[in-house]
Amino acid sequence: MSRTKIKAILLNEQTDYAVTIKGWVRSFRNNQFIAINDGSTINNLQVVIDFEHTDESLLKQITTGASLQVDGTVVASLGKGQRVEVKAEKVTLLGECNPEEYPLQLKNKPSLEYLREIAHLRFRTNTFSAVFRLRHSLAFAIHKFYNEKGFVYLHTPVITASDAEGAGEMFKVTTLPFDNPPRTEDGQIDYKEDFFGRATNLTVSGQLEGELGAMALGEIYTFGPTFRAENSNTARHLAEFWMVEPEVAFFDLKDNMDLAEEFIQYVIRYALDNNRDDLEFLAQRLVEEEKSKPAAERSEMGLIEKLEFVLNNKFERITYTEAIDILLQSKPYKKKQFQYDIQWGTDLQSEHERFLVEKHFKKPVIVTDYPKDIKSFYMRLNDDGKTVAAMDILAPGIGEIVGGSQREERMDKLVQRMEEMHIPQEEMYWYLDSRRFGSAPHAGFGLGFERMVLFVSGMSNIRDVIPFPRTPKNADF
RNA sequence: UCUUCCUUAGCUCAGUUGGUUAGAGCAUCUGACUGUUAAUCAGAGGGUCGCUGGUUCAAGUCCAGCAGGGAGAGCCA
Repeated sequence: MSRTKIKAILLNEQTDYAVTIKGWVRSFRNNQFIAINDGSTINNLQVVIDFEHTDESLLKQITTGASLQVDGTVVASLGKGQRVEVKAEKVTLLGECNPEEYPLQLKNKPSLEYLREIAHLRFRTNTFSAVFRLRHSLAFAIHKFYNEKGFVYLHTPVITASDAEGAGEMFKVTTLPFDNPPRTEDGQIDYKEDFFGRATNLTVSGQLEGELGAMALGEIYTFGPTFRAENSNTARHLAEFWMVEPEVAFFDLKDNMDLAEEFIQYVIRYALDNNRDDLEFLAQRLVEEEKSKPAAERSEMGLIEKLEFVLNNKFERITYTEAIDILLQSKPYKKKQFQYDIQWGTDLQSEHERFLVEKHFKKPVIVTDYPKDIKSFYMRLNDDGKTVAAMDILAPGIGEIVGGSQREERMDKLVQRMEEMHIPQEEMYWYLDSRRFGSAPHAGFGLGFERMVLFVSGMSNIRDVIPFPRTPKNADF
């Protein structure tokens, strides 16, 4: 008989039918009740065995973590706590799990930090199985959203020779020997001898290539791994992360904001509609976690309430200049509670963003039109000559979740900015060609996928929403 | 990279002003029980107190350095 998934059994209204299930033991109680989980849902299925007619050596091997096949009948449960259970006719051990050596004893309430050290096994916990089912749904919803809108999913390169965006330190890609690389006459490493005949790196963004696609396909998005070699040790940075980057021809900044807002709301709606059990579990986990925090730091809303609030309220939209004004008139500023000064022309600090998002507006905030000197060369210069058509979306508890802009489509203005910011134009001829030949207004943004998963899952460390996190001094598994 | 806190049993944590043989809960093992829900009950084993050095009659406890981790910051998504 083919395998039936536990999710299907729990959803099925009927009883008294034969099934074969396969899964892993979560708990074995009273020598006769096996809580078994197969990953199809966060909920376990109770299997009841007749221990008096079961081989004693098999009983001893039904331990937490062991893998089993159970052939039996789905019946209405005789006990309380579950609607149905499986009365086992035959239990087959597929893989034993020695309890003296198994590092994941669930009854020990292992900490997230400990589970991170055994990341190869942490999928077997409720928390991480919920997070990764949710992560899948969010990824799927992203493709669904853009597909429904007619966007083309464009695969931009992972290996790139360009570091022109200046988005951060890059990982070098080379096949040259470290101990004795070929040298040029003046002693520099001779990258002409390297695999690609030039210095190459892992990508920090697919945006520039994405723009080229948008200038013919109209609307594209990328969704792929991105690498930053920054020595960032925070709960919201990874050296390897996934980024979603839509790029749309003929869009201006407002169109861009509308797209980003609709996109985020769509994806959250999809998760609420399709991952209810997982979200309810994660919401409960968050409640437990917050009990250990001082009352002042606890969030006012539960996880699901927070997500529904984001769906039911428009994001606040303010310009950078308005943000500065709000901050200058804020209580913490007047009471000198901010560590950093507030001044038009400098970037908003974390404490300022948090005030705007978590205290002042209490919802996601889109900040637009930043001073040109604190933003990238490709952002479109506004008519005031001082600001650019940039937009950042700030989410409560996460900070910047989206960064984007309308791109500078005017050749002369773009070249001028590149000169001011010392961007080498010869290497970027292909990018400039998009402005030289049939240039068009366009806009796009980048969304940090793991930050999105953080926001929706209510987890607090980005290392807990990616299967195998890569961070400074950590590339295990 | 900076600031700050932490590191004691497999896990989560106590350990007083430095003072006999370093404790608890859970897990594990042995046994009992058998409609349990993190099953329960009884018993047992389990420690180089992160590492290195120093102060002291005496260091888990005090000091220094190093390593790892958490929180916050910078950089950003």
